[in-house]
Amino acid sequence: MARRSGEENRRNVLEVATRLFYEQGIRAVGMDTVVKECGVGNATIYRQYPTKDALATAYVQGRADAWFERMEQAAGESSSPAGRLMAVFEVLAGDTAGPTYRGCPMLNTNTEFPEGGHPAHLVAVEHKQQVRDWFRALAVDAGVPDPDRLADELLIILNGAYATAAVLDGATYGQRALHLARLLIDNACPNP
Amino acid sequence: MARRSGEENRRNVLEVATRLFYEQGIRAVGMDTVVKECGVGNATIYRQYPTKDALATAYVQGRADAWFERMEQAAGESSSPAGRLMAVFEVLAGDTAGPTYRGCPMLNTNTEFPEGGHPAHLVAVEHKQQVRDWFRALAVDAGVPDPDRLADELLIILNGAYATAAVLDGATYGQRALHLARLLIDNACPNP
DNA sequence: AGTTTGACAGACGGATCGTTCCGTCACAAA
DNA sequence: TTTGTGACGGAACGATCCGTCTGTCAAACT
Repeated sequence: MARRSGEENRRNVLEVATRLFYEQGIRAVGMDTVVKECGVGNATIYRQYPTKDALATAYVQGRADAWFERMEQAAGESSSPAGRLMAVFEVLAGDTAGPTYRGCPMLNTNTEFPEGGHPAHLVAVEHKQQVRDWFRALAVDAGVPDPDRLADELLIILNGAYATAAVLDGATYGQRALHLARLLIDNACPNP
Repeated sequence: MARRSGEENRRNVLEVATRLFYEQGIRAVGMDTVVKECGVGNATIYRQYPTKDALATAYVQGRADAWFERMEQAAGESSSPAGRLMAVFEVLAGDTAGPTYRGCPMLNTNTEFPEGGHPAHLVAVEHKQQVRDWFRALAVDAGVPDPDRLADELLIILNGAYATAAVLDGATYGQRALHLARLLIDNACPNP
Protein backbone atom coordinates (compact mmCIF):
# COMPACT_ATOMS: atom_id res chain seq x y z
CA MET A 1 0.00 0.00 0.00
CA ALA A 2 1.07 3.55 -0.70
CA ARG A 3 2.72 5.10 2.30
CA ARG A 4 1.99 8.66 3.28
CA SER A 5 4.53 10.89 4.91
CA GLY A 6 3.88 12.01 8.47
CA GLU A 7 3.46 15.60 7.38
CA GLU A 8 0.96 14.60 4.74
CA ASN A 9 -1.08 12.67 7.29
CA ARG A 10 -0.93 15.53 9.73
CA ARG A 11 -2.33 17.96 7.22
CA ASN A 12 -5.00 15.58 6.00
CA VAL A 13 -6.21 14.79 9.51
CA LEU A 14 -6.41 18.46 10.44
CA GLU A 15 -8.22 19.24 7.21
CA VAL A 16 -10.85 16.57 7.79
CA ALA A 17 -11.22 17.46 11.46
CA THR A 18 -11.58 21.12 10.59
CA ARG A 19 -14.44 20.42 8.25
CA LEU A 20 -16.25 18.12 10.69
CA PHE A 21 -15.68 20.24 13.79
CA TYR A 22 -16.82 23.37 12.03
CA GLU A 23 -19.93 21.83 10.48
CA GLN A 24 -21.17 19.91 13.50
CA GLY A 25 -19.29 21.23 16.52
CA ILE A 26 -16.35 19.68 18.33
CA ARG A 27 -18.28 17.83 21.01
CA ALA A 28 -20.72 16.45 18.46
CA VAL A 29 -18.01 14.75 16.41
CA GLY A 30 -16.46 11.58 17.79
CA MET A 31 -12.94 10.46 17.02
CA ASP A 32 -14.43 7.42 15.29
CA THR A 33 -16.02 9.74 12.77
CA VAL A 34 -12.76 11.58 12.18
CA VAL A 35 -10.97 8.26 11.75
CA LYS A 36 -13.55 6.92 9.33
CA GLU A 37 -13.65 10.16 7.33
CA CYS A 38 -9.86 10.21 7.10
CA GLY A 39 -9.81 6.67 5.77
CA VAL A 40 -6.92 5.70 8.05
CA GLY A 41 -6.49 3.74 11.25
CA ASN A 42 -6.92 5.64 14.45
CA ALA A 43 -3.33 5.11 15.55
CA THR A 44 -2.31 7.27 12.60
CA ILE A 45 -4.35 10.12 13.99
CA TYR A 46 -3.30 9.66 17.59
CA ARG A 47 0.34 9.72 16.58
CA GLN A 48 -0.09 13.21 15.10
CA TYR A 49 -2.45 14.47 17.81
CA PRO A 50 -2.12 12.60 21.11
CA THR A 51 -5.62 13.50 22.33
CA LYS A 52 -8.86 14.83 20.94
CA ASP A 53 -8.25 18.02 22.90
CA ALA A 54 -4.97 18.47 21.07
CA LEU A 55 -6.68 18.00 17.71
CA ALA A 56 -9.43 20.41 18.68
CA THR A 57 -6.88 22.96 19.82
CA ALA A 58 -4.99 22.63 16.55
CA TYR A 59 -8.28 23.18 14.73
CA VAL A 60 -9.09 26.39 16.59
CA GLN A 61 -5.52 27.66 16.34
CA GLY A 62 -5.60 27.00 12.61
CA ARG A 63 -8.80 28.97 12.18
CA ALA A 64 -7.48 31.83 14.29
CA ASP A 65 -4.28 32.01 12.26
CA ALA A 66 -6.20 31.80 9.00
CA TRP A 67 -8.45 34.64 10.14
CA PHE A 68 -5.56 37.03 10.69
CA GLU A 69 -3.85 35.93 7.51
CA ARG A 70 -6.90 36.63 5.37
CA MET A 71 -7.83 39.82 7.15
CA GLU A 72 -4.37 41.30 7.11
CA GLN A 73 -4.07 40.52 3.43
CA ALA A 74 -7.38 42.21 2.69
CA ALA A 75 -6.44 45.15 4.87
CA GLY A 76 -3.12 45.44 3.07
CA GLU A 77 -4.87 46.44 -0.13
CA SER A 78 -6.07 49.64 1.48
CA SER A 79 -3.83 52.63 2.07
CA SER A 80 -5.71 54.35 4.89
CA PRO A 81 -6.14 52.94 8.42
CA ALA A 82 -9.87 53.52 8.15
CA GLY A 83 -9.91 51.55 4.91
CA ARG A 84 -8.02 48.73 6.58
CA LEU A 85 -10.65 48.54 9.29
CA MET A 86 -13.40 48.53 6.69
CA ALA A 87 -11.71 45.72 4.79
CA VAL A 88 -12.27 43.39 7.74
CA PHE A 89 -16.01 43.89 7.58
CA GLU A 90 -16.08 43.49 3.84
CA VAL A 91 -14.47 40.08 4.15
CA LEU A 92 -16.84 39.27 6.99
CA ALA A 93 -19.86 40.13 4.86
CA GLY A 94 -18.58 37.78 2.19
CA ASP A 95 -18.08 34.96 4.66
CA THR A 96 -21.43 35.13 6.39
CA ALA A 97 -23.22 35.13 3.05
CA GLY A 98 -21.72 31.78 2.04
CA PRO A 99 -23.90 28.65 2.07
CA THR A 100 -21.52 26.78 4.37
CA TYR A 101 -21.28 29.52 6.97
CA ARG A 102 -21.80 28.08 10.43
CA GLY A 103 -20.62 30.80 12.79
CA CYS A 104 -17.26 31.95 14.09
CA PRO A 105 -15.11 28.96 15.11
CA MET A 106 -13.61 30.88 18.00
CA LEU A 107 -16.95 32.01 19.41
CA ASN A 108 -18.31 28.50 18.94
CA THR A 109 -15.35 27.04 20.81
CA ASN A 110 -15.88 29.50 23.61
CA THR A 111 -19.39 28.18 24.16
CA GLU A 112 -18.48 24.54 23.67
CA PHE A 113 -15.62 24.76 26.17
CA PRO A 114 -16.46 27.43 28.72
CA GLU A 115 -13.97 26.13 31.30
CA GLY A 116 -10.99 28.38 31.63
CA GLY A 117 -8.51 25.54 31.67
CA HIS A 118 -9.21 23.99 28.30
CA PRO A 119 -6.44 24.76 25.80
CA ALA A 120 -8.85 25.34 22.91
CA HIS A 121 -10.76 27.79 25.08
CA LEU A 122 -7.59 29.73 25.74
CA VAL A 123 -6.78 29.95 22.04
CA ALA A 124 -10.26 31.31 21.33
CA VAL A 125 -10.10 33.95 24.05
CA GLU A 126 -6.62 35.00 23.07
CA HIS A 127 -7.70 35.36 19.46
CA LYS A 128 -10.54 37.73 20.29
CA GLN A 129 -8.22 39.77 22.48
CA GLN A 130 -5.76 39.99 19.59
CA VAL A 131 -8.49 41.13 17.22
CA ARG A 132 -9.42 43.87 19.65
CA ASP A 133 -5.78 44.92 19.99
CA TRP A 134 -5.42 45.03 16.22
CA PHE A 135 -8.54 47.17 15.89
CA ARG A 136 -7.15 49.48 18.52
CA ALA A 137 -3.82 49.83 16.76
CA LEU A 138 -5.57 50.68 13.49
CA ALA A 139 -7.75 53.20 15.30
CA VAL A 140 -4.64 54.83 16.72
CA ASP A 141 -3.17 54.98 13.23
CA ALA A 142 -6.33 56.65 12.01
CA GLY A 143 -5.99 59.32 14.69
CA VAL A 144 -9.20 58.39 16.44
CA PRO A 145 -9.59 60.29 19.74
CA ASP A 146 -10.77 57.28 21.74
CA PRO A 147 -9.25 54.18 20.12
CA ASP A 148 -10.26 51.87 22.98
CA ARG A 149 -13.87 52.72 22.49
CA LEU A 150 -13.82 52.23 18.72
CA ALA A 151 -11.98 48.93 19.10
CA ASP A 152 -14.51 47.65 21.62
CA GLU A 153 -17.42 48.78 19.49
CA LEU A 154 -16.06 47.21 16.34
CA LEU A 155 -15.46 43.97 18.21
CA ILE A 156 -19.09 43.97 19.30
CA ILE A 157 -20.20 44.53 15.71
CA LEU A 158 -17.88 41.79 14.47
CA ASN A 159 -19.00 39.18 16.98
CA GLY A 160 -22.59 40.30 16.70
CA ALA A 161 -22.56 39.81 12.97
CA TYR A 162 -20.88 36.42 13.27
CA ALA A 163 -23.36 35.24 15.90
CA THR A 164 -26.50 36.69 14.34
CA ALA A 165 -25.62 35.51 10.86
CA ALA A 166 -25.30 31.98 12.25
CA VAL A 167 -28.84 32.11 13.62
CA LEU A 168 -30.78 34.11 11.05
CA ASP A 169 -30.01 35.18 7.48
CA GLY A 170 -26.25 35.39 6.94
CA ALA A 171 -26.19 37.74 3.95
CA THR A 172 -28.46 40.29 5.57
CA TYR A 173 -26.53 40.65 8.78
CA GLY A 174 -23.17 40.71 7.08
CA GLN A 175 -24.35 43.74 5.10
CA ARG A 176 -25.85 45.41 8.16
CA ALA A 177 -22.58 44.98 10.02
CA LEU A 178 -20.70 46.47 7.10
CA HIS A 179 -22.87 49.58 7.22
CA LEU A 180 -22.61 49.80 10.98
CA ALA A 181 -18.83 49.61 10.83
CA ARG A 182 -18.74 52.34 8.22
CA LEU A 183 -20.92 54.54 10.39
CA LEU A 184 -18.75 54.09 13.46
CA ILE A 185 -15.47 54.51 11.65
CA ASP A 186 -16.60 57.59 9.77
CA ASN A 187 -17.95 59.13 12.96
CA ALA A 188 -14.77 58.41 14.87
CA CYS A 189 -12.28 59.53 12.25
CA PRO A 190 -11.13 63.15 12.64
CA ASN A 191 -10.59 63.82 8.91
CA PRO A 192 -13.73 64.56 6.87
CA MET B 1 -39.65 9.73 53.06
CA ALA B 2 -41.31 13.00 52.23
CA ARG B 3 -43.14 12.80 48.95
CA ARG B 4 -42.94 15.63 46.47
CA SER B 5 -45.73 16.55 44.13
CA GLY B 6 -45.20 16.08 40.42
CA GLU B 7 -45.32 19.80 39.80
CA GLU B 8 -42.73 20.40 42.48
CA ASN B 9 -40.42 17.82 40.96
CA ARG B 10 -40.88 19.25 37.53
CA ARG B 11 -39.85 22.70 38.66
CA ASN B 12 -36.92 21.43 40.70
CA VAL B 13 -35.56 19.33 37.83
CA LEU B 14 -35.81 22.20 35.39
CA GLU B 15 -34.18 24.53 37.89
CA VAL B 16 -31.20 22.22 38.43
CA ALA B 17 -30.88 21.44 34.73
CA THR B 18 -31.01 25.13 33.91
CA ARG B 19 -28.12 25.87 36.20
CA LEU B 20 -25.99 22.99 34.95
CA PHE B 21 -26.78 23.47 31.25
CA TYR B 22 -26.08 27.17 31.45
CA GLU B 23 -22.83 26.84 33.40
CA GLN B 24 -21.29 23.98 31.46
CA GLY B 25 -23.26 23.62 28.24
CA ILE B 26 -25.95 21.09 27.37
CA ARG B 27 -23.72 18.52 25.67
CA ALA B 28 -21.18 18.70 28.49
CA VAL B 29 -23.71 17.72 31.16
CA GLY B 30 -24.84 14.10 31.32
CA MET B 31 -28.21 13.02 32.63
CA ASP B 32 -26.40 11.21 35.45
CA THR B 33 -25.12 14.55 36.67
CA VAL B 34 -28.57 16.10 36.54
CA VAL B 35 -29.95 13.11 38.45
CA LYS B 36 -27.28 13.28 41.11
CA GLU B 37 -27.60 17.04 41.50
CA CYS B 38 -31.37 16.75 41.83
CA GLY B 39 -31.01 14.14 44.56
CA VAL B 40 -33.70 11.95 43.03
CA GLY B 41 -33.82 8.76 41.02
CA ASN B 42 -33.59 9.12 37.30
CA ALA B 43 -37.09 7.75 36.74
CA THR B 44 -38.41 10.86 38.49
CA ILE B 45 -36.72 12.99 35.89
CA TYR B 46 -37.64 10.87 32.91
CA ARG B 47 -41.28 10.96 33.98
CA GLN B 48 -41.30 14.74 33.75
CA TYR B 49 -39.07 14.97 30.66
CA PRO B 50 -39.07 11.82 28.51
CA THR B 51 -35.70 12.53 26.86
CA LYS B 52 -32.69 14.71 27.40
CA ASP B 53 -33.65 16.61 24.27
CA ALA B 54 -37.00 17.41 25.86
CA LEU B 55 -35.31 18.65 29.02
CA ALA B 56 -32.87 20.73 27.00
CA THR B 57 -35.70 22.18 24.96
CA ALA B 58 -37.60 23.08 28.11
CA TYR B 59 -34.46 24.77 29.39
CA VAL B 60 -34.03 26.92 26.31
CA GLN B 61 -37.73 27.70 26.12
CA GLY B 62 -37.66 28.73 29.75
CA ARG B 63 -34.76 31.08 29.20
CA ALA B 64 -36.38 32.55 26.11
CA ASP B 65 -39.64 33.17 27.96
CA ALA B 66 -37.80 34.63 30.94
CA TRP B 67 -35.91 36.96 28.62
CA PHE B 68 -39.07 38.47 27.19
CA GLU B 69 -40.72 38.64 30.57
CA ARG B 70 -37.86 40.59 32.11
CA MET B 71 -37.29 42.79 29.12
CA GLU B 72 -40.92 43.68 28.63
CA GLN B 73 -41.23 44.52 32.29
CA ALA B 74 -38.18 46.77 32.14
CA ALA B 75 -39.45 48.34 28.93
CA GLY B 76 -42.84 48.93 30.53
CA GLU B 77 -41.32 51.41 32.94
CA SER B 78 -40.50 53.76 30.08
CA SER B 79 -43.10 55.86 28.33
CA SER B 80 -41.38 56.46 24.99
CA PRO B 81 -40.66 53.73 22.41
CA ALA B 82 -37.04 54.86 22.28
CA GLY B 83 -36.83 54.49 26.06
CA ARG B 84 -38.28 51.00 25.80
CA LEU B 85 -35.57 50.03 23.36
CA MET B 86 -32.92 51.47 25.62
CA ALA B 87 -34.29 49.55 28.61
CA VAL B 88 -33.34 46.30 26.91
CA PHE B 89 -29.70 47.31 26.74
CA GLU B 90 -29.70 48.55 30.29
CA VAL B 91 -30.84 45.15 31.52
CA LEU B 92 -28.30 43.53 29.22
CA ALA B 93 -25.49 45.60 30.69
CA GLY B 94 -26.49 44.48 34.15
CA ASP B 95 -26.57 40.82 33.14
CA THR B 96 -23.23 40.67 31.39
CA ALA B 97 -21.55 42.33 34.37
CA GLY B 98 -22.62 39.57 36.75
CA PRO B 99 -20.05 37.03 37.98
CA THR B 100 -22.09 34.06 36.78
CA TYR B 101 -22.60 35.37 33.26
CA ARG B 102 -21.82 32.70 30.71
CA GLY B 103 -23.26 33.95 27.46
CA CYS B 104 -26.71 33.98 25.90
CA PRO B 105 -28.43 30.59 26.34
CA MET B 106 -30.09 30.87 22.96
CA LEU B 107 -26.87 31.71 21.10
CA ASN B 108 -25.10 28.94 22.98
CA THR B 109 -27.78 26.46 22.02
CA ASN B 110 -27.51 27.53 18.41
CA THR B 111 -23.85 26.55 18.35
CA GLU B 112 -24.28 23.39 20.41
CA PHE B 113 -27.08 22.15 18.14
CA PRO B 114 -26.53 23.54 14.66
CA GLU B 115 -28.75 20.94 12.99
CA GLY B 116 -31.99 22.44 11.79
CA GLY B 117 -34.09 19.58 13.07
CA HIS B 118 -33.30 19.74 16.77
CA PRO B 119 -36.22 21.17 18.79
CA ALA B 120 -33.97 23.22 21.07
CA HIS B 121 -32.32 24.71 18.00
CA LEU B 122 -35.70 25.76 16.66
CA VAL B 123 -36.62 27.45 19.94
CA ALA B 124 -33.37 29.41 19.90
CA VAL B 125 -33.78 30.56 16.29
CA GLU B 126 -37.41 31.49 16.84
CA HIS B 127 -36.48 33.50 19.91
CA LYS B 128 -33.95 35.62 18.06
CA GLN B 129 -36.45 36.22 15.29
CA GLN B 130 -39.01 37.35 17.86
CA VAL B 131 -36.51 39.71 19.43
CA ARG B 132 -35.88 41.25 16.05
CA ASP B 133 -39.61 41.57 15.40
CA TRP B 134 -40.09 43.24 18.77
CA PHE B 135 -37.29 45.70 18.06
CA ARG B 136 -38.88 46.45 14.73
CA ALA B 137 -42.29 47.07 16.27
CA LEU B 138 -40.78 49.47 18.81
CA ALA B 139 -38.89 51.22 16.03
CA VAL B 140 -42.14 51.66 14.14
CA ASP B 141 -43.75 53.09 17.27
CA ALA B 142 -40.85 55.51 17.55
CA GLY B 143 -41.47 56.71 14.01
CA VAL B 144 -38.11 55.55 12.72
CA PRO B 145 -37.90 55.90 8.93
CA ASP B 146 -36.25 52.52 8.38
CA PRO B 147 -37.39 50.23 11.21
CA ASP B 148 -36.00 47.08 9.60
CA ARG B 149 -32.55 48.53 9.55
CA LEU B 150 -32.64 49.69 13.17
CA ALA B 151 -34.04 46.33 14.30
CA ASP B 152 -31.26 44.44 12.49
CA GLU B 153 -28.59 46.75 13.84
CA LEU B 154 -29.83 46.52 17.41
CA LEU B 155 -29.95 42.74 17.12
CA ILE B 156 -26.31 42.75 16.04
CA ILE B 157 -25.39 44.93 19.00
CA LEU B 158 -27.37 42.71 21.35
CA ASN B 159 -25.85 39.44 20.18
CA GLY B 160 -22.43 41.03 19.83
CA ALA B 161 -22.52 42.19 23.42
CA TYR B 162 -23.74 38.80 24.64
CA ALA B 163 -21.04 36.96 22.70
CA THR B 164 -18.16 39.32 23.39
CA ALA B 165 -18.99 39.64 27.07
CA ALA B 166 -18.81 35.85 27.34
CA VAL B 167 -15.28 35.82 25.93
CA LEU B 168 -13.70 38.97 27.36
CA ASP B 169 -14.71 41.36 30.15
CA GLY B 170 -18.47 41.29 30.64
CA ALA B 171 -18.93 44.66 32.35
CA THR B 172 -16.94 46.55 29.72
CA TYR B 173 -18.82 45.24 26.73
CA GLY B 174 -22.21 45.59 28.35
CA GLN B 175 -21.50 49.29 28.80
CA ARG B 176 -20.14 49.67 25.28
CA ALA B 177 -23.27 48.08 23.88
CA LEU B 178 -25.41 50.41 25.94
CA HIS B 179 -23.67 53.44 24.44
CA LEU B 180 -23.84 51.98 20.95
CA ALA B 181 -27.56 51.37 21.28
CA ARG B 182 -28.09 54.93 22.48
CA LEU B 183 -26.16 56.25 19.50
CA LEU B 184 -28.16 54.23 16.98
CA ILE B 185 -31.52 54.96 18.54
CA ASP B 186 -30.86 58.69 18.89
CA ASN B 187 -29.64 58.87 15.32
CA ALA B 188 -32.64 56.99 13.98
CA CYS B 189 -35.35 58.78 15.94
CA PRO B 190 -36.95 61.70 14.05
CA ASN B 191 -37.69 63.83 17.14
CA PRO B 192 -34.73 65.80 18.55
C1' DA C 1 -57.11 -2.93 58.76
C1' DG C 2 -56.45 -4.52 54.23
C1' DT C 3 -55.87 -3.56 49.45
C1' DT C 4 -54.68 -0.98 45.50
C1' DT C 5 -52.09 2.41 43.34
C1' DG C 6 -48.36 4.85 41.54
C1' DA C 7 -44.30 7.55 42.45
C1' DC C 8 -39.85 6.50 43.92
C1' DA C 9 -34.45 5.11 43.99
C1' DG C 10 -31.25 2.73 41.88
C1' DA C 11 -29.64 -1.37 39.19
C1' DC C 12 -29.18 -2.34 34.63
C1' DG C 13 -28.74 -2.37 29.19
C1' DG C 14 -26.91 -1.31 24.73
C1' DA C 15 -24.48 2.22 22.40
C1' DT C 16 -20.79 5.28 21.92
C1' DC C 17 -17.20 7.93 23.92
C1' DG C 18 -11.84 8.72 23.85
C1' DT C 19 -7.90 5.96 24.14
C1' DT C 20 -4.62 1.89 24.21
C1' DC C 21 -2.79 -2.18 22.46
C1' DC C 22 -1.35 -5.57 19.10
C1' DG C 23 -0.16 -8.13 14.98
C1' DT C 24 1.11 -6.91 10.16
C1' DC C 25 3.51 -5.07 6.46
C1' DA C 26 6.54 -1.85 3.77
C1' DC C 27 10.99 -0.27 3.49
C1' DA C 28 16.04 0.53 4.72
C1' DA C 29 20.32 -1.31 6.35
C1' DA C 30 23.38 -5.18 6.59
C1' DT D 1 18.37 -12.38 1.42
C1' DT D 2 17.98 -11.40 6.12
C1' DT D 3 17.16 -8.47 9.82
C1' DG D 4 15.52 -4.43 12.12
C1' DT D 5 12.52 -0.39 12.43
C1' DG D 6 8.46 2.00 12.69
C1' DA D 7 4.08 3.46 10.68
C1' DC D 8 -0.07 1.15 9.77
C1' DG D 9 -5.25 -0.73 10.31
C1' DG D 10 -8.28 -2.34 13.36
C1' DA D 11 -9.68 -4.89 17.52
C1' DA D 12 -10.42 -4.09 22.22
C1' DC D 13 -10.58 -1.44 26.56
C1' DG D 14 -12.84 1.00 30.52
C1' DA D 15 -15.70 4.94 31.19
C1' DT D 16 -19.68 7.30 30.32
C1' DC D 17 -23.59 8.25 27.46
C1' DC D 18 -29.04 8.09 27.45
C1' DG D 19 -32.87 5.48 28.56
C1' DT D 20 -35.54 1.22 30.59
C1' DC D 21 -36.75 -1.94 34.08
C1' DT D 22 -37.65 -3.68 38.68
C1' DG D 23 -38.63 -4.04 43.33
C1' DT D 24 -40.08 -1.08 47.34
C1' DC D 25 -42.67 1.79 50.07
C1' DA D 26 -45.80 5.62 51.22
C1' DA D 27 -50.34 7.24 50.65
C1' DA D 28 -55.28 6.81 49.41
C1' DC D 29 -59.33 4.28 49.31
C1' DT D 30 -62.64 0.64 50.94
